[in-house]
Amino acid sequence: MPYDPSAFPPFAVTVDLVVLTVRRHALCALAVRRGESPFQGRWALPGGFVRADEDLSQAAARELAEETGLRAHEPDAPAQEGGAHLEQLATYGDPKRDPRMRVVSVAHLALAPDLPAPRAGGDASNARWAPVEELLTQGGYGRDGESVAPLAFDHAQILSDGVERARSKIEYSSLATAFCPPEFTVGELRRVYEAVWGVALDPRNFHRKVTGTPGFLVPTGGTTTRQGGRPAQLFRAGGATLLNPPMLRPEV
Amino acid sequence: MPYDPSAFPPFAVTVDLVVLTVRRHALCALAVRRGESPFQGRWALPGGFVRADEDLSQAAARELAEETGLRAHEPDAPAQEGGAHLEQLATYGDPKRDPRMRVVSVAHLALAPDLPAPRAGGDASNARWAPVEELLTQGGYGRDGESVAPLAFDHAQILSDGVERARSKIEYSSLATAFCPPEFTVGELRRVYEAVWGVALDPRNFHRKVTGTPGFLVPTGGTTTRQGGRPAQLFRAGGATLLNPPMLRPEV
DNA sequence: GATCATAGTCGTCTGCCTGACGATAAACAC
DNA sequence: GTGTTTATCGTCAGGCAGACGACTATGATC
Repeated sequence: MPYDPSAFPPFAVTVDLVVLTVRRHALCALAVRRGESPFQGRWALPGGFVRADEDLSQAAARELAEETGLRAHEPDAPAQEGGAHLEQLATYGDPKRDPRMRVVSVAHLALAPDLPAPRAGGDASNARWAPVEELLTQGGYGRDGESVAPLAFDHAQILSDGVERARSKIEYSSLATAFCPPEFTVGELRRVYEAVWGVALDPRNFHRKVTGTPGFLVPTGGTTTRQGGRPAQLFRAGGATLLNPPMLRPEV
Repeated sequence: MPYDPSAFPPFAVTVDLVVLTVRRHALCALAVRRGESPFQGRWALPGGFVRADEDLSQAAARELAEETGLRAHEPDAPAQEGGAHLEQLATYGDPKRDPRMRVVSVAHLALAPDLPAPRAGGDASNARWAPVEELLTQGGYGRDGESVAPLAFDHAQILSDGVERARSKIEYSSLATAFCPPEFTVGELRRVYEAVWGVALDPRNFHRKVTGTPGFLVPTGGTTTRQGGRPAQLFRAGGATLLNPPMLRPEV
């Protein structure tokens, strides 16, 4: 393999982002509307070129900040206030994935708490949170009657991979707290699991599991009734990032 | 994000391979000696440029075949005869990871049964199977007195990530069978786990676990005494790719 | 203010799985 | 044959998860 600088084909390298959040009890992803050809007018994942002096994770963090205003955390740290979890997902490099030129995209996965509103360079109409189920359903119409064409490029595949990563990773890590505000209740955390997995969990067994795992949750002392009902204890994410034994995803 | 073809910096894209196998009860990786600067004479992971018309997985499979003669399997299929498991690992793109130019490397992980001998374009002296522990130990000397400089580039990091992926993935998948020949005994499979994890497992509990998991192992009817002792049943890998509940890695 | 609906929290019980480990079986080396 | 090695079956206790009962503390409704 001679390393002749004139002997390698040039590639464009981009980062694409799967930004997930939980809104109204549904797992949602950030989508932006393409302003130009190809796939003009279609929804796509946010992303952009990696700059010449930039690491891949830096580029992903920059794109995330541009699209959402969120700051990214280190991959292994538990979610802290106001930031999002960010990790590399996978790389997509089919020669035909972009009809114009050879583009290799390093997809990243970001998990964020529910945010007020998306922003795409200040233009709100070109960015939205959409339920992943809707984005992954080819054709048809969304809740608000908007036509739902398949995502541009291979972004449906990327989104699907990102969702699957999130679904499996909350089993054995404390990553689900990345979807929660800095302080949250056990019930709110349970609703995150329910939204991401699309199943109903037993509140009593879930409570026993998460409060019984050392280092997972630390009580802040406060309580809240923002979900109605009896006041619930508030917790922050503890230092533990790995859940052992894992939280079991119910069978289908 | 305007897609102006003149507005993106050009990258070189390579694939690097973490090829793992189990030899003499130790987890080993394939290393090749670099013939040119930088890092001339140092050991590195096999790899090479992605060609202009080639998918990433195709490039990885091609490099794997060139270095080992192994054919790659589909990522989700269980290991069949004579081939290796191949999956994408992660992508490394630090601007300074190659001192000459901007190179983004899409690392892949390959798991192979024990092979007769490595071949690097027919030149055996420039390729070897080395225990991963040895390759990841900076400085010092290997078993045969050979000096062990750290791997070239960021390949120590890549190898470390690949080993960790393999260690965790055999917990919840049938991937360990990729290290075995087409037909193998329970004891041989157990020795794979022991080598990859670096721990001793109870033969009786291991036997109960793997034979009790439906679809994991299917008996071929034959037996062998190639490990000495009482004849052992021969198995092939069953259709199940996921182990549920997982095989638990003992605490340290 | 009594009643109801909603959530949260604590327990109990049963079954499954794992780790620890005893016992037996079937080959080979001497 | 005796000893060694490896394979395989069984037993038992502890831990954890699923199913579910019971009680608590709020706000909403009449």
